[in-house]
Amino acid sequence: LVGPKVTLGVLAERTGFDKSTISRALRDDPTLSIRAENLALIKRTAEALGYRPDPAGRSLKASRSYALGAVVPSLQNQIHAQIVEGAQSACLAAGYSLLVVNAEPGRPQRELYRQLVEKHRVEGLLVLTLQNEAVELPELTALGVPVVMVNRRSEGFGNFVVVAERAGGELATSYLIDIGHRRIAHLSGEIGRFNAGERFQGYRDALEKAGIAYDPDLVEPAGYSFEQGAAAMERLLDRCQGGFTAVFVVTLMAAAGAISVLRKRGVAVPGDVSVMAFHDGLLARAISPTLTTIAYPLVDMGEAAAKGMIDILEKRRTSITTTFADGRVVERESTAPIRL
Amino acid sequence: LVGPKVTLGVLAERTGFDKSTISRALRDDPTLSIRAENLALIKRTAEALGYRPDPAGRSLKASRSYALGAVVPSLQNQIHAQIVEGAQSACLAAGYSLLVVNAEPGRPQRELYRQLVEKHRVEGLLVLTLQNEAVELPELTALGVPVVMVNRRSEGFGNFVVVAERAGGELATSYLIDIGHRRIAHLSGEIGRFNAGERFQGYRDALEKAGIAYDPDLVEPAGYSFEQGAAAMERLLDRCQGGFTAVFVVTLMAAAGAISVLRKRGVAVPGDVSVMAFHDGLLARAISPTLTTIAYPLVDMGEAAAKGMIDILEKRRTSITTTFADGRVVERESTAPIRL
DNA sequence: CTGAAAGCGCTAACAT
DNA sequence: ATGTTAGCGCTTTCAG
Repeated sequence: LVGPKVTLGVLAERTGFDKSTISRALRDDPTLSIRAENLALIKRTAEALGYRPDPAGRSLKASRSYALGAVVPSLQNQIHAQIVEGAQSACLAAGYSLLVVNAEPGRPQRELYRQLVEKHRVEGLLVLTLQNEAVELPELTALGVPVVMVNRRSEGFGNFVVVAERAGGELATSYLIDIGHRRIAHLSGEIGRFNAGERFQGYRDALEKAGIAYDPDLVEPAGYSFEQGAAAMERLLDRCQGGFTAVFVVTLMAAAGAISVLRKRGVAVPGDVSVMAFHDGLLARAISPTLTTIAYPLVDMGEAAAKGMIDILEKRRTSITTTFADGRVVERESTAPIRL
Repeated sequence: LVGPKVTLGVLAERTGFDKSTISRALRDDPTLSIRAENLALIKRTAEALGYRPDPAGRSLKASRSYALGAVVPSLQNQIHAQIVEGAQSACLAAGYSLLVVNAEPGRPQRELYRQLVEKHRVEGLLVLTLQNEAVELPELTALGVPVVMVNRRSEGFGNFVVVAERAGGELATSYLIDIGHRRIAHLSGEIGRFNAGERFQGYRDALEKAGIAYDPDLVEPAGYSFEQGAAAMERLLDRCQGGFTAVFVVTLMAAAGAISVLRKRGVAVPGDVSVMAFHDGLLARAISPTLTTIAYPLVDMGEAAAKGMIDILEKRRTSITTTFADGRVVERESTAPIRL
């Protein structure tokens, strides 16, 4: 826009130093010892001319792309949207870019990942999907780049960033217990899946600590989606309407589905049944009654995952196993103390 | 993983041709005339060795980054999530990458865009935010890269991909009229904004065509968010409860807010008031009653925007002014024929 | 019909 | 305390 491109070469002309000197000076390369005044001069003129290192040059030299890939099931899920948001900003801040691919479950995903790695040369994969999906972990790791699972864990796989799922499940259930509930149902995901299984365990932990007997009849396998939450609530009501005063639902979306069924069937929320969901998003405030949820810092989680991956790529660490423990209850309208 | 990197150099060794010949052969460069058999040989061995051109080399040579930037107000908004989804996949398919930055309104955005352009070297900006936000158009265009507005228009700005907002507003309102409504309210956005203004005009168009007098009392300025939709509905009810049997709300989120207030105030939806929203997303099925909406192909819109930008960068066109006209009503539970 | 050479902007090893 | 050189992988004149 203003003139010719500002490269190390033009800085060299202007200052009289060599390209390589400039390069090392601007990066504070310790292998360079330079007079403070000259260092200052170089930095000053770089600043003045608006020098920006060209990522292409650096990439070529280093044989690196400085790009990460993220594999996400629909961005329309606000939980994932928050995680991606965090990952994006961490990447940009670190001078990386993030390529996001949507992997609708059931679709052929193999090719997407191969493209990401082989064509776009991403150096690492952030995986927010997987397990019982259309790609398996071995296939992914076979692509030859580090993989970090986000909001997921897999048997024997060493890189992950997750929240304290089990503690969160316990927190949710304990909250319901604390406000007087005793007959607490749980709409779960597939128990074999990490998130679902842990949340379910937390539910049981809380019951046990409170001395409440676990009743399998009150647990209904649902799933993570709106429709699955709705269908599961139908089944639960058919089986034991009136048998519970509160329900802990495995996801925000499923909770929305459950609430829609409760209302349809004339069950007041929270009058007859309190509803608690895991994870927080805009959706929680967009349904009525607004949803009480367990909130974890999802944006931070995305950031941590991206930073961790970058640390791995830059050899500052060899693995990442971060668990966010700071879940908290966000009280909204869908829960209330039990009626006496 | 398997061996040394497959570059043009190794293909040259293997085939006996020169790097440059290989390069041209693989790109079907018309300046190369080569025997069909040799061409085939080259392509075959490239395939066999799994050759992938390294984007870094190409970038450096061409002084191009093959990266686009997108400026988005929160990905948690499903409307934007869909658009970004489409843009992402179009970019990947074309060998570009897409860097997404979140621009929460009111935050200092200048620096984000500068970073995108100067540090990450994006070659074009897809803008989904703007106007009355923390950055103005002239500032953006001053960055020296092409800008395409998506789901927005700005006075006198030539690049945009939008939907037929006005026709959509008319469609929404006509639908309500067709099922018998006469007193139809409208929760609008700020009329000065493109989307809001057009949708409002569409509302008036439909009334006029049906011979229904426009009543300013039935139009309440809201905004695009849940909270603004809720607040506006409060005001509308305070002013003229019972004075309308249907309402067309400017966004999905605002409609969710409006519905929450209607229910809170004991107004049945759709029994007493039918609710129609503009744009469709998962949220429409996650609230109860499920929302009738005007659906436009938002993912396609994102794709079109990215493709258009790429066409501009590659000189296949000089501007893009695409309007998606194919809106349709998605009937759900929030609307019903007027009661007799 | 094909090859040789140069250069994009950057960094690293090796000289002074 | 600084300069020289070479090369990352690709494309593009310009020569044969």
